[in-house]
Amino acid sequence: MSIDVGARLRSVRLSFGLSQRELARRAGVTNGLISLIEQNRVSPSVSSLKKVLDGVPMALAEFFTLDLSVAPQAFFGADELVELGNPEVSLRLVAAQRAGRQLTLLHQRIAAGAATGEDKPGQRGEEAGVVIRGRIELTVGGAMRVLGPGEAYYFASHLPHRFRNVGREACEIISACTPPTF
Amino acid sequence: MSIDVGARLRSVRLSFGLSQRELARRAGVTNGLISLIEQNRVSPSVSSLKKVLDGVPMALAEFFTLDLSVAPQAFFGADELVELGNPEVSLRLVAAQRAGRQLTLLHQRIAAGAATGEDKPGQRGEEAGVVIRGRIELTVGGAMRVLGPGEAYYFASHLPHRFRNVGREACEIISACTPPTF
DNA sequence: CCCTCTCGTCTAAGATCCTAAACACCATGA
DNA sequence: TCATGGTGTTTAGGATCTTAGACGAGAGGG
Repeated sequence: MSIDVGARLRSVRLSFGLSQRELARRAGVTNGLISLIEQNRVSPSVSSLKKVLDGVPMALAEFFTLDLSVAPQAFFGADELVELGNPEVSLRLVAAQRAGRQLTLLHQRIAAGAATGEDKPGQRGEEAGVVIRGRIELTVGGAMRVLGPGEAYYFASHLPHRFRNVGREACEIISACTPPTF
Repeated sequence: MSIDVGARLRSVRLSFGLSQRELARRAGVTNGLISLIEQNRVSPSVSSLKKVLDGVPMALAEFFTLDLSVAPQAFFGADELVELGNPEVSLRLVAAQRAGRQLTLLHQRIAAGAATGEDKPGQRGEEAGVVIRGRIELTVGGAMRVLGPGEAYYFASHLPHRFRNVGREACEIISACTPPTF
């Protein structure tokens, strides 16, 4: 075939965050058919492929136009994040190689006692994050607070800000900023 | 279905001037299948539709992108040609409204005694035509000749040229030029 | 007239698609 | 530990696609 309808369909389905059963329900077909198509075990009829794509929804022309080689990667394993920081303050970037990225998502790990330096000012974007492990002392403008797991922050990047791990264990944070600075 | 694969395929096949059997031979399928698909009696599998389109050839994406509602009109009644000239020198254009047209086909009618003015120079295309009725005196560069029914001409548009009807009846010519100037 | 060629259509039989249901696996939670 | 609910996969059988071949219609040519 060389078209690889299966890979295309799987790619489309995952990019919409659907399970085989959920897509099948929306499309009015069975989950087994989705599975068989994605494995290229069958070549679907145009009518059933159309039914499936209607569940997304996506037009047939768009489906066949998809360029899988440059299809945006939707999922990243832990080891696929790109390390930008140092052993003390680790910054691991999601979708680093993606062109035209609109935001930056980081998995940060700040060792006990470590701190980030004052960021250069002049950035106009915004920054936000959620602490997932440990505790972090965050200073934004004149305010300071210690955040623990489940707590979060959100501020304009131009404000002076500083992270400092005052606890005894490493602190992990998932943070996002826009526009992308990396 | 609302996609009408059958009409699309028939349209594509005819636009390539192929019979069902000829297309089937090129595609490696049977003529019966082409017939059934074109009648929408079956919805072909993607793999067999791809085989069929490979015989044209045309990509699946292009096939589904075809907009039948604006499908290029293939036939034009005499009253569907668009009049561009004047009563003395009538220029009736074929497929006037077609976007992206690559050439211009005209049905010209030049009244007895009438003549076309010297065309503006600087055109790089070519021009050709066949006289179907009456007689026309055509001057191209330094050469001149009178053409009657069945006779034809072909010259580069940048050469100075002039048509003059020296007979007593109107002269009709079918002419083409490229690139389109109208 | 027949003969031959090509056209698109139709039909029975074989190949493939599609469904319904079961399966194995992995989480989460009682 | 067992139950529950999620995932993707597999399989038998019915539905559909596809083929091979026959059919009828129309267009020349002898």
